[in-house]
Amino acid sequence: MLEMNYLHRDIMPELRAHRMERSTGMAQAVNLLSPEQQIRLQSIATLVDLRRNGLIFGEGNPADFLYVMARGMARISRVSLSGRRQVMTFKMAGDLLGYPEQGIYVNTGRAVGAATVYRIPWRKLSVLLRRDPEMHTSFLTRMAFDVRQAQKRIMALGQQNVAQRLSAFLLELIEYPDFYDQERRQLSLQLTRFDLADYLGTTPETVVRVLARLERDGLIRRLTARLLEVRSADGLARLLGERRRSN
Amino acid sequence: MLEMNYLHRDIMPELRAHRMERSTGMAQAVNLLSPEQQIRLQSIATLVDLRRNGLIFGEGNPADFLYVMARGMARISRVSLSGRRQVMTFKMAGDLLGYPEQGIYVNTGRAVGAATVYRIPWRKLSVLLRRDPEMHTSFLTRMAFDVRQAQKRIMALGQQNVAQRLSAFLLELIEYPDFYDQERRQLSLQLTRFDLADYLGTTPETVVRVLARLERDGLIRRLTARLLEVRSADGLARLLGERRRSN
DNA sequence: CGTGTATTTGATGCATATCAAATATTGTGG
DNA sequence: CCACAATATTTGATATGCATCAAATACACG
Repeated sequence: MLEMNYLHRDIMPELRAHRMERSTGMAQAVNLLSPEQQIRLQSIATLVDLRRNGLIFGEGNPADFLYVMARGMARISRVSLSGRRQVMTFKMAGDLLGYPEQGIYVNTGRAVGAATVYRIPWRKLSVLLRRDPEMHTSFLTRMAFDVRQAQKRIMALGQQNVAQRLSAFLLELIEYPDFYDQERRQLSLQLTRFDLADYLGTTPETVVRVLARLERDGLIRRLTARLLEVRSADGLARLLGERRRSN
Repeated sequence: MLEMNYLHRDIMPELRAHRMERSTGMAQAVNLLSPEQQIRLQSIATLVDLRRNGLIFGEGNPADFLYVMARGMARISRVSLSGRRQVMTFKMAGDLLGYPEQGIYVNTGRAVGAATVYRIPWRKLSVLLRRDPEMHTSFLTRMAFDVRQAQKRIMALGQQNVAQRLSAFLLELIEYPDFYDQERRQLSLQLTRFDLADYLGTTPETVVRVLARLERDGLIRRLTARLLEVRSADGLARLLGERRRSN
């Protein structure tokens, strides 16, 4: 029970039930560019193939290119003051990556497994944008989408325990047919435990232990370290409504 | 020591020293609109005065207006599945607030203390944007700024302990002359312990205990609950480089 | 000036970071 | 393609940080 605290916290108890978010959202990363726009973008782009862990762009380097994910998955990360890596997000096919801050990349982008990206020179892109207000708007929409994505991460990191964050992430991943075989209910994780830990704001050991717990509870099964069987998506979803701590 | 883990984590040891971020950034929320643009915005805006805790816009309601902070501070928050409030960010003079998602506000905005906002009808705004590509670009830039802001929160919530997060926040706040008297080194917090807790992803009790610890260590002094003396900004900054746990 | 609210302090136990070490897996050079 | 070295994953032990429950005190506002 949350007693009287809602007064200070913008929570109207009668409304709380309606606040259920319908989806975890990553899969909504619909491609916001029209086919025609995509073709125009591709006409000024270079295709780049990447191996596992291949560098797409590096924190601190001049941001001469914008990238569009063509195939595979990319990891966007940043290193903190204390020297630890935080994974901001993972980018999938259709996503934009490599936003500059004052001409410099603020994050590092790497391919998680083998991947392909479109590399687009900013010089050419800005010409294109100036001529095409519709594309311009698409980019604004895209940016807005990224803000919402980031806000979801803030919610998760601010309120959920590791099991909840991991469950939510698994639920997002199974929306991608590229990684999830709906038939066999098998989720192919390209990610290492380190990737997961750095994304979820925890340690690899804790990720392992949480996976072990989810397996004990019959929600998943670890076929190999990088291949999971999702036995109960509902069970994973149920976790999300629970409180951070049992007590 | 971080031993060999950097291989998996995009950390080049020789580079780590250069990765020091120079600032916590909130103060960089420069007004990205030119004076002329501001005037044009104001011509279609209504001034709205708000009392402490006054509602600016509410999660789930139709997003008919965009707002610009004129005076004071606003709290942008969202309620999670589990019924807890997360404060996404605080908005200061010049900041935009009230982005819609498919025509609906996804967050709640409230005045922290007394405040004033410009209320701008989307209908009029979109006409203006269509006619003014430069303004359009300003909004894109603004959006990009918000993404970076959010990413900083992700870094903080993912890696820092509560003392570090609180210290970082205090360091941001003292960049605002509105709230910080540089002479007397006095920071006037309009925020309650609940606000702080929900922003930092912790509980009011823990906020209190952390403040007590910072005071014991001579970094701050609590003159009243909402008035702090910042005795050593350097000391607060030093905290940020430490590890999450002492061990 | 009193009542509701906010802040503070205390006690307790859970979640998880950290250190250590064993085992499994992967990538690479021959 | 194999063997071996490097790396990743898993498990265990331990202690710290913090959420939670409880209650006392301080504060603010009508």
